[in-house]
Amino acid sequence: MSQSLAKIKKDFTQGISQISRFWGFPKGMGAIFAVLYISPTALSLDEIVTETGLTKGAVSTEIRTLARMGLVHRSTKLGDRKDYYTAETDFYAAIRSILQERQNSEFDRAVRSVRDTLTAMEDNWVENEEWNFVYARVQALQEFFDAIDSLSKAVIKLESLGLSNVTKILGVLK
Amino acid sequence: MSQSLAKIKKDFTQGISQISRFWGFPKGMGAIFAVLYISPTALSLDEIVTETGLTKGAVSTEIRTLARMGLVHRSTKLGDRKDYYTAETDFYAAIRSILQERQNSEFDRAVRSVRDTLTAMEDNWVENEEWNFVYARVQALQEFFDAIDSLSKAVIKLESLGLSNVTKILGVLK
DNA sequence: GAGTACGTTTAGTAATTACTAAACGTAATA
DNA sequence: TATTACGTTTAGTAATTACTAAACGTACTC
Repeated sequence: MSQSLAKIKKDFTQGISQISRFWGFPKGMGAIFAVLYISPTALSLDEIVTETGLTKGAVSTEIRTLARMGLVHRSTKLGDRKDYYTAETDFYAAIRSILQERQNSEFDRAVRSVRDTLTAMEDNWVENEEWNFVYARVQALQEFFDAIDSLSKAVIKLESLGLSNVTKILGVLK
Repeated sequence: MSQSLAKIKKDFTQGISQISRFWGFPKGMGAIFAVLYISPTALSLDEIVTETGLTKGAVSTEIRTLARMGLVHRSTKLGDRKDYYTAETDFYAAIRSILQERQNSEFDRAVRSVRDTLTAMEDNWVENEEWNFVYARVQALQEFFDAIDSLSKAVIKLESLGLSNVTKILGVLK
């Protein structure tokens, strides 16, 4: 009944693709991860191509971002010039890796622009009601971003704590 | 120097738009929120239109999703048939609201599909190595999703705890 | 050093998403 | 009942993003 295993794999892959899209990633990326995740062996780029139905080019570029996120790992076999890929199975590690990735890049730049707004106002201060109001609001927002920032840094630092433990702890706080 | 306040508002709005896009929301949505956030008074739909440069239609639809997320609030004035909008300033409340929103919808459906994969395998069991392997992997993924689920439920339950406190607590765990 | 087996880049296309313009519905006002 | 002042819906367009097909580069093999 290997036929129905094929169907199960296909359904699973579709499900992960949906989840991928939900989180704002291309669905092809989800498909690639899914295929690797349920494969007992490391797969070559061409094997991924046939499993997902995407082209080499697409797999090549998307798998690079998956690797950068720490969701897949590239390896090689001696005397074989193909690259082989496996899925990361420690999702907690993957989350940390993604957070680290986001630490730099776009988001940081955008957050910095809020801080810039604040210093621009300070450097150019006008004492009136609206000015004060806007300043206070922007400042509150910046504090919120700072909190997010330290939260994600804290999560990054947690080496071995499983997500379920974090859940329990938050549960106790209620 | 009200002219430079206008510039500051514009820069701030642009920054928030970027952040909005980063999180996978339309940048117009970010602009609408930003304009409301730094406005001392509640704004009507048409005022938002002139401030953001979007059309009525766009503001109408996007503000509805902002309201559903709890990021803005709609209000009315007696003897005035306009709707007025204000920004939510308690971001922690907004986060809870967004999590609650996501609890239903797409993501849940996708996660359910993983669970379906598991039961499909159980109902149709074949005893061989690959089958066992795939089952174990899918099961691990499902446990991860369950953990995420209880984490978000736990966060939703925390009524009054500020985000910065959560940060501190996670810091201690290290 | 010609042929082959790869991964990558690029230029173009398909699909999706964000938005506009304008018609529409509704309720208050005259 | 006609007019006005609103918010919503809809049908189409612009912009963005995901992807394909094919050329390309590189390095290994004979």
